[in-house]
Amino acid sequence: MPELPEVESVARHLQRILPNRTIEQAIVTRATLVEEATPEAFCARLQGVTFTEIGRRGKHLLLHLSSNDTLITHLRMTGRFLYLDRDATPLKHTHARFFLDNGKQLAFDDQRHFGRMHLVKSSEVADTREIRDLAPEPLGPEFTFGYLKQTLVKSSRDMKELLLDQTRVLGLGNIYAVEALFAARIHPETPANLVPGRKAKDLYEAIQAILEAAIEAGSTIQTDPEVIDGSYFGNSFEEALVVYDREGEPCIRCESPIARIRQGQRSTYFCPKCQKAPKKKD
DNA sequence: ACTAAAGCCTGGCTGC
DNA sequence: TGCAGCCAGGCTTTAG
Repeated sequence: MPELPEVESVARHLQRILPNRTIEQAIVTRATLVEEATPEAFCARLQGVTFTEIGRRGKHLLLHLSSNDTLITHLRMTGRFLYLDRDATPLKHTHARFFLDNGKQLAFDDQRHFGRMHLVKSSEVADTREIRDLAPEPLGPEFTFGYLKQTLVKSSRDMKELLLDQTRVLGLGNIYAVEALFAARIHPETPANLVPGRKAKDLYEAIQAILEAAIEAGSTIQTDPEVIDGSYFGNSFEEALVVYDREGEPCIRCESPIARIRQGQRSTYFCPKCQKAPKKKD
């Protein structure tokens, strides 16, 4: 389930192999992958085009092309790129293949069909629906403590839900949102505008530290060169997570059992002792 | 302008 | 052993 660090890892990997590679032929075998365009029009627009640079905005990959188009790709839950020999057989859930001019193919594989590709003019990327409303990059200069504090003050939503809103705080998914709240000792159901300034500061620092550590881990741990999904190959990434998916296990700080609740339609993990409940509502 | 919730998807797991 | 049903969750859409 790629969050910002995993997408960054994928972007860096693609940046090493794609620039100056030309697409000789593109094939899309699942129409919903490319949304508004027909697969035929989409593939025709990619034919003979060369990759220039690979970027990222939030969890979106930006594959810039010599045609002054940009292929915006979101991996969602299970999307991944595969870098295979030209004649490799497509896997069960491979929905697009780009045959390159070096005897290789870049395949897009997505078990759960949530991933999306959107081909737009590069000059219009910032105005697209998926990019337009995103919050500042969490590791960039615009994501200041002042920005986060103002964002919290303006919302009455539960902290956990606010952290998942990409238009407010960018880059966190369910895993890192839960980890950041644990690090800052904030109960996930605390209304955002009731988080005290000192804890907001802790959260601000935790968000950046967690994302930076995850990106660092992704850049040093060995990956499968054929599978570009941001996950780690031969290593257990889960070991770095201290609360996520650890219901019933002892808190690393106080040894109280980690609790699990539902927020939205997804699981939230936290320590009921370290992360004090907000002043009651209902 | 804001928040809440359903829906999209497949496969792994649980419990009967 | 088989199978129904739950669960995973990023994001869009719809409703309030």
